[in-house]
Amino acid sequence: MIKTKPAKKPSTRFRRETPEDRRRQLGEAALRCIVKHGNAGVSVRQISAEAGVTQGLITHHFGEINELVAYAFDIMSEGLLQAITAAVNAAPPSPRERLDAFIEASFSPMLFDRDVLGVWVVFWGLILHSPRMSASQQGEYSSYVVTVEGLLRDLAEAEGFAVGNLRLTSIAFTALLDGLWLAWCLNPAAFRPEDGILLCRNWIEGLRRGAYAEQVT
Amino acid sequence: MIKTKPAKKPSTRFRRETPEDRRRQLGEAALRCIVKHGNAGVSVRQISAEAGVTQGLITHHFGEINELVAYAFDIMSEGLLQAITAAVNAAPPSPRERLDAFIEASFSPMLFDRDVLGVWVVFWGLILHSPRMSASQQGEYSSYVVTVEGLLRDLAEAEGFAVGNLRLTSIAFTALLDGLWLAWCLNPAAFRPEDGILLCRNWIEGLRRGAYAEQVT
DNA sequence: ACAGAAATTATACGATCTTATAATTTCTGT
DNA sequence: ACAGAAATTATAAGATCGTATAATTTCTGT
Repeated sequence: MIKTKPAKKPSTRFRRETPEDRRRQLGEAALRCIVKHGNAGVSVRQISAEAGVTQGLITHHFGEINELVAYAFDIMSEGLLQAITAAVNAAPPSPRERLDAFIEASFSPMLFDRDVLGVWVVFWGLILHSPRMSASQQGEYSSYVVTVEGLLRDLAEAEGFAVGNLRLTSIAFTALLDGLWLAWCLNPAAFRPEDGILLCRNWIEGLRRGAYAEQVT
Repeated sequence: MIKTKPAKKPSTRFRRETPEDRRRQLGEAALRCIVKHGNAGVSVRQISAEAGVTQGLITHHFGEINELVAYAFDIMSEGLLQAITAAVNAAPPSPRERLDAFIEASFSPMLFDRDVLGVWVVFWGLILHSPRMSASQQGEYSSYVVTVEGLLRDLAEAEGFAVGNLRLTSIAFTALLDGLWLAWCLNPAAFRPEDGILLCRNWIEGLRRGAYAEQVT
């Protein structure tokens, strides 16, 4: 018998991983499945196939699939916020330039991406019907808004303009970013990412001119 | 034999409806299912049960379920845009008051509602993966932005301030509205609907102060 | 009154889903 | 070297899914 294919026969049938590593592998496989198939990608069979393991492994490490999805959400949130803060910290230390780095990072292909929105839309759908997911979301949103608050506060102090309610104003700026992201992903022909940057700078200009100075609360 | 229950025995086993009526009934049943169960509600069995008919009717009237969902999307979009324009037209004719009516309608319980967002999130997920749904979405978004353009143009003319690119500016205002809607539905404790109205008025104030006057494109 | 068109039901098939259980394999510690 | 703990596979059971097909019912037109 001739070995036509010198196939690399694995000496072992599967590799044993630490729970921590395996959980992360499964979480990332889940994200890839969601990118490819949207809500339909949230499935024990598809995710385990994507990760190259059998279905039982998901049950073993996460109990039920919802826990895996929630874990994937945490991975994703953490990664994005980290990417943004890295971009901000890589910028020159002036408030002006840090905020600008924040805006440009938000519209960079890494974040301003249909696939990324696709994942978030699936998460939003789950958040609206799952207290477990909702709890994670509240935490992530809160820290995101706090980040924006810091950037806007520093700019206001450096340039000497007034902001009535910093928290509400930060929520508005965050909403503008998310809304533009959503609109562009659903209607890529409506405007270009650089137009989005421009519109954010216009918003900041409104802030400079005192449009947000009077806020009773 | 005694009739303990004088049950109303229907003389007919089912009622025959015009295709148009039945399609609408099925579309509205689909929306109720999506409100209740999110993505999981998009199912031939659940929707037909909600509508009180058998599964075959959906196949008969829509062919495949995706067509039903797309139809439900059209119903929903049309209804919301119509509700908003009705509110605008009911307001006094001054540009100031018409725009204000638009904003207040956007934050009224009819639109600023978790259930409504839940339906949209499901649609967004489908839009991102279905050309058929995407086409409907592009049309709806476009007419929505055109509506905003009209309101902002009238205000700019009445008050005499400059807007560099009316279309981009309208996209930004639309994004702000959608972003606040999304943020509040996912984090109802973060702010109140009236705060959202306030933030929109601040945005308009920035517009008045010329923050959007200089837009190269 | 009644024939025929179309709406609706009834039923079935194959695919995919989640989860549970038991058997197997890997790897670590001694 | 080897025993045992834990990771992983293997397998199966029961729901639910979408859609196709044929039979039945309703209602309209003449």
